[in-house]
Amino acid sequence: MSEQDVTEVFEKCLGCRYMVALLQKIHDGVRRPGQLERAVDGMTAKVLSERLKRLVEHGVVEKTSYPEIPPRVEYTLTSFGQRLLEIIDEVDELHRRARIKP
Amino acid sequence: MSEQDVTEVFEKCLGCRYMVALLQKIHDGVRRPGQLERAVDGMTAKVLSERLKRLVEHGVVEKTSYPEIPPRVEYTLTSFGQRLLEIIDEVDELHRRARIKP
DNA sequence: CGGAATCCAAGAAGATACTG
DNA sequence: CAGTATCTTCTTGGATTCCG
Repeated sequence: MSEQDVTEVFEKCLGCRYMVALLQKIHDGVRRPGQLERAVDGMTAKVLSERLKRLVEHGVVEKTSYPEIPPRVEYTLTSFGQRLLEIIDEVDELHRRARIKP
Repeated sequence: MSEQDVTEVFEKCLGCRYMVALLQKIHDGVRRPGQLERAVDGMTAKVLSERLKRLVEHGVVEKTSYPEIPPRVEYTLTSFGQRLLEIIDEVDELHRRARIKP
């Protein structure tokens, strides 16, 4: 893992394209890169692996490699990642309310 | 205000450079553009006004103009913005813990 | 002072090809 | 299947200038 302050988390792990959708899919149980690529609309394999790598570096997701042929890899949320997802939902809720009853 | 889903909030109001620092300064009571420009290290006036405009559009901050000479303007957090700040602090806390005791 | 417009440099993302 | 590397394109941010 890495880093100093929250800013990093928002800028690198939440604020870039596809990230929220990607995290939601992982949270929903989609664990393998191939599936994630198909699950997140518009995201290419290249961008996906950049995102996953970054999420691992920041301690948001965890990677497990199975030494098989063909290779199999799975990504799951860490406990920090899970809390992050709860917070995303919370912001979603707040934002929704703010739009309706401002 | 505007927008569809949370993704927008993270991408446009939290995930870009200076945003978290800017919001924290506003939360700390720095309300005028000139002061904010000086308070947030490295941020230029141009970027500042882009950010403020965006925050207003997304209902995170509120703008008040006083018709004086010279003109005076103030920005404050909306209730949604205040909740957002609390959430930023929460993520800060979580992230800090995750680094120490993973 | 606050803010918009312009121009330019730096970074993010799309498309493809290639390795283990 | 997963992941890296390269190349091109688009978006973001930095520096400067002008207007109300």
